[in-house]
Amino acid sequence: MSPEQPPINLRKVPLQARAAATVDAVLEAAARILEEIGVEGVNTNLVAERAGVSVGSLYQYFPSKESIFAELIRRNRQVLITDIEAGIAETDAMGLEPTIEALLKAALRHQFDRPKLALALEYAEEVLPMGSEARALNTGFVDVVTSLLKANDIENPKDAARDIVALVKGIIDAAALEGEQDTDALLGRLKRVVIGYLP
Amino acid sequence: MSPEQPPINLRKVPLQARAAATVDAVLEAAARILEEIGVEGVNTNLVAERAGVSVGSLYQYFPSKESIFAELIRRNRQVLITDIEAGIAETDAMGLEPTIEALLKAALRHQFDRPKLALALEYAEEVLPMGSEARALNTGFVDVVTSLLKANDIENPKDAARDIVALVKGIIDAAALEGEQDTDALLGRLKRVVIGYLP
Amino acid sequence: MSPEQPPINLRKVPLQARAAATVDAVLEAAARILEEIGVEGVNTNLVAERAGVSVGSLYQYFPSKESIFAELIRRNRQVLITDIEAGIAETDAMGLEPTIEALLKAALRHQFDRPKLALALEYAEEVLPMGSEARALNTGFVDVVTSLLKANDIENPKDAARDIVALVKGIIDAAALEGEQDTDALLGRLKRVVIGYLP
Amino acid sequence: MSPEQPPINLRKVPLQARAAATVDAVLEAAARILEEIGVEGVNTNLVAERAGVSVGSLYQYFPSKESIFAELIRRNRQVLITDIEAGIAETDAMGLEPTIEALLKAALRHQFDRPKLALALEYAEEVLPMGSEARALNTGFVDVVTSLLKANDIENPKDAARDIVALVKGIIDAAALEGEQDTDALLGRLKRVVIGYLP
DNA sequence: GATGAATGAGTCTTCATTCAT
DNA sequence: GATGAATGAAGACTCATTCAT
Repeated sequence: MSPEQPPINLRKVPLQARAAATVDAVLEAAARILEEIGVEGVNTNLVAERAGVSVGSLYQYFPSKESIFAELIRRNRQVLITDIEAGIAETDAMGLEPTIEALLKAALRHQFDRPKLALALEYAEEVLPMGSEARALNTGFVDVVTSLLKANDIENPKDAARDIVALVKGIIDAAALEGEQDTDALLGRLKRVVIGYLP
Repeated sequence: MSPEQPPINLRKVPLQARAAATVDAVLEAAARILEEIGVEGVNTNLVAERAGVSVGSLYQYFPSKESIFAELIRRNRQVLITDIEAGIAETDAMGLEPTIEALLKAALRHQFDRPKLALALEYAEEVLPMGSEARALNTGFVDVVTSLLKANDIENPKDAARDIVALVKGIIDAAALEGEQDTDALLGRLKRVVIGYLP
Repeated sequence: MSPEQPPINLRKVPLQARAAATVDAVLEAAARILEEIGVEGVNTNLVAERAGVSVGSLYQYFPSKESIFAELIRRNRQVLITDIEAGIAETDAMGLEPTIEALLKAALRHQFDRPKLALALEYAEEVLPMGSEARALNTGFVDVVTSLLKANDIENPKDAARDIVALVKGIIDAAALEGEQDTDALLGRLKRVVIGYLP
Repeated sequence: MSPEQPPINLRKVPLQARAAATVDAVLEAAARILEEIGVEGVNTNLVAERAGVSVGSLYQYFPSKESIFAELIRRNRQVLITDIEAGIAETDAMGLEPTIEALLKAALRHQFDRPKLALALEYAEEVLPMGSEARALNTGFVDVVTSLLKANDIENPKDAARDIVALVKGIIDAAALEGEQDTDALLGRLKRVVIGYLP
């Protein structure tokens, strides 16, 4: 999952520092608009303006509006995936429960870092007509859990993984939406459901 | 919850049969587009065309594009709520578990009737800036569960209800999205998680 | 000017009492909207609704939206013309000044009766593409003054009449627009200008 | 009155020459349509087409149809105001009559330059719901006359100014509408009325 | 490379008018 | 005759994308 595929959504790999700065500025601007107004509020002109960049420059690096969302989603996911993989590595030999806890912690960190952005990106993923890449990444997350379950001889690991990812996402999203602050309590409840789900 | 509130989203209450037919045609057309293309694909001209109706007629009953979504959500929710209330009534004296099962069955029926529509409407709800009414109904669903839990002396019923609603929604959505067909197995898993969540 | 030409703008001469009532209701509704919202706010559906009549009925008597304005203007003008002619008749033998005073009084009465309506109708006349009839009536007003001036041996009576009508209208409109209440003072000033204009 | 206020009606200040050309083209196109068809005939698509520009470009600089009118009025008024101020300055020490004559000449020049446009803009001003700026300029014109009268110890200068502005406008408009060509004669009559109005 | 002006297809919405009941 | 549902042309405005400078 992690090896360096060239980012196929970017028009060109930003070689120079200035170019990378432009790309970052665009993405950050888009992220902020996503948080403030939502998916409907994102338009390339506004993004460019907020990024302090001309539309022309924006299109130098992003071939389409969708590609901005795609890259945002990709980077966002990458952070989570890396975090999760680190968690799994650390708890490797400690059995299922600690690993699950590490996983849940990573998910919580991720969602509560920029909750509105996380949510908006989820909607973006669903609503926007995006290429196969994004979906691939999405599945990839379930895959991590699947192999974890397999390694622990859980039966029907695929469905179980899908269920678990879905329910964790559901609970965290709902909690974030309502502004829940106590992530420790939330973690406790999540652990209970997930452990309870497994036989 | 169920008595005849006037449909505040409609511009005028359709008096004649022809008018009611127009309203229904518009809603069904919108639903189909939602299923086929998604929220972004819905535009008033297309809806009118598919409904076999002129744009003018559409706007005679729906003051805005959003109001179409709102009414769709309204009706969709009404069906679910009614179904759920019936399930609760039927299992009234039978304890928590049968009631939960009835509830889950209703939710499954609802989601698997027109899965794509159900999902699309959920996104629509989130993305669209809709009035308080829709939200009220939304909360109302959590409320039903909350009082159910309260009646069974579950502690912290509000958070628990929110979690349960969220996780059930999450699992069902994910399953529906991937085309899972075996709703009995799904129901089994759902029962296990929900019962497991409660002490 | 006054003999009973059939009102060529009306689709049919309202023979029955009910028909006349409908016509009146439509005109009054249009007048009120004109006062409240202005020319841009008048639309046939709204007029019909306010008149307590169906659009269909409205079109039974008025072949077009413009015809409503036309009839409104025509009736409004008729009142003024009648009033003016009465004033001229009364002051017939008394010389120019009393006649002018009578004329000015009529104009003031007319404008201050329903000032917003009077103004709105003036704009309507200008802005809307109306037939020759309305213009004819318009000119007719200048004609009355022209013959008055001619009868009093004023030289260049046509230009003078046009100037006088224009300046009186200008002053009264401006005063009405600013909500001037003291019509006596206004009359005094008007008399001074008009008399001053004549040699 | 005259220093460089930023043109608050424009969406953005045209930076490049091309942009300024677009703005001018749009305004000139709107002016011509106003002359040919009138206020009702102005629609953004037509304006853009006649300006040889895309609708998008039009909206790049004008946030709304109304803003086109507003800017047209603005510029039109600016010319008149400047002309009037020059006239007042030139006749400063020469007493009331020459100043009035200068004022009237400016008004005539202004109205007879593009008579239909001048008239159409007046209607536009009345019919359109425009911001305070336009009104301010409008009042400003009466103000110039007011202070002129005050400086010459005319009593009740405010009402007098309003009357004079109104009557001059009325006469000039009517004359222009009927295609009067002899502006010298018109000037003569105007002088007579205005001087006659003052004690 | 960068800029930002320009483009125009695409959307929402209104409203004068017609017509089936 | 009356009703009000239906029509659809027309008009305001947006925004992804291109291209001259």
